[in-house]
Amino acid sequence: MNKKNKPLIILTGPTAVGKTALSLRLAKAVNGEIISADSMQVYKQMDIGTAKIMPDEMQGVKHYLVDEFMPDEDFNVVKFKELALSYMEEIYAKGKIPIIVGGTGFYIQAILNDIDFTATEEDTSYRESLQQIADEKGADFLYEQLREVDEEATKTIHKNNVKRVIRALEYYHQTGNKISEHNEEQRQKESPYNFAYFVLNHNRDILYNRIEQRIDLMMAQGLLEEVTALSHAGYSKELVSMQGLGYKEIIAYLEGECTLEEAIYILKRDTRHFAKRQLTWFKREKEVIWLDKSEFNDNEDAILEKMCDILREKNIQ
RNA sequence: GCCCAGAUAGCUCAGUCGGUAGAGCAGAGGACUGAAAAUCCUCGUGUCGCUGGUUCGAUUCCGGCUCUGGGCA
Repeated sequence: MNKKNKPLIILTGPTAVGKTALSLRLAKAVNGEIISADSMQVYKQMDIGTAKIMPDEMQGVKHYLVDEFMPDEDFNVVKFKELALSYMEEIYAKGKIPIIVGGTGFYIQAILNDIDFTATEEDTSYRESLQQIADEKGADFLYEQLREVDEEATKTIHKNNVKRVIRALEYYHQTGNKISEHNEEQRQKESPYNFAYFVLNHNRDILYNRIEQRIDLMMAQGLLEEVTALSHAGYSKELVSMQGLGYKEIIAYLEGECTLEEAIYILKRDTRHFAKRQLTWFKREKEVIWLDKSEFNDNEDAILEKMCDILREKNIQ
């Protein structure tokens, strides 16, 4: 089936900007269903720290990829893409429009540009052996190994970015091809969808305020208890899920590495940094439609109206 | 009231044996194609509290003042 004319709506933006509230209204307005593009809300038992939407808040709008995995299960872009695509098929089959909502830019990109992740088994032992080399002989040593097999990659990956260096080496190890060439190919891709990519934003200082308020609210709602329970359930800090904002900081406190006050300070700071990184990502994406809440005087009705106008223009609705 | 210690970047502080100054944090910008809420890179001029003095030259030395800690009454 040709995807060319398949409609796809994306609603993203930095953390705490208000994506969830707007997404419900949008879904009802266009008869859509929501696929979450959020690397942390997929995990069960992590509700408060991820600001997850709960079933009683969904107002009858169907949500996918929220609350689907246990905190010790592996989840990553590849799984995200696979599952999201199949959920999209379900939604199209109902004659509805899929709306991708969430702040994980990488996940959105994987769907939007149909990024190819060559199906190879995840070889954690190879990764670990490379990590060990980095630990023992230094990042420079590993970097030189990459230079030998893929010099081009060395120009875009910084030597200190060990995770990237490892993935590049792993890619070569598994496929015999250069990741630099693969990435270049993927970069040329055009989206197969008839899409609208909305990025909700707000003034920086207001956004930062909202972040701090949200974290205070999380604490009031019992984030400490949530993380304590996860910790007692045996979910350790090495898990990808436990490296989420709100989890790693509270775990540090629980392990006596800092006071609760310091943990909250660090959490707020790191969440601000995260929001900034998200914005950097969206700025680089092409064909993005920015919706600055301050330009609409925070009026959601007006924002929604604007979005619907754009969707009609693009023949998506 | 007296004694002591401070006063330097938004914050915490270093430093200049006298030639107008630099770290961490905050903040800003960027990268990212199988960990992405992860990971990584780049960016530091500010009446050196105010005011006199010494000096070719003071943020640095000396005096006074103001303020902030702490102590003694």
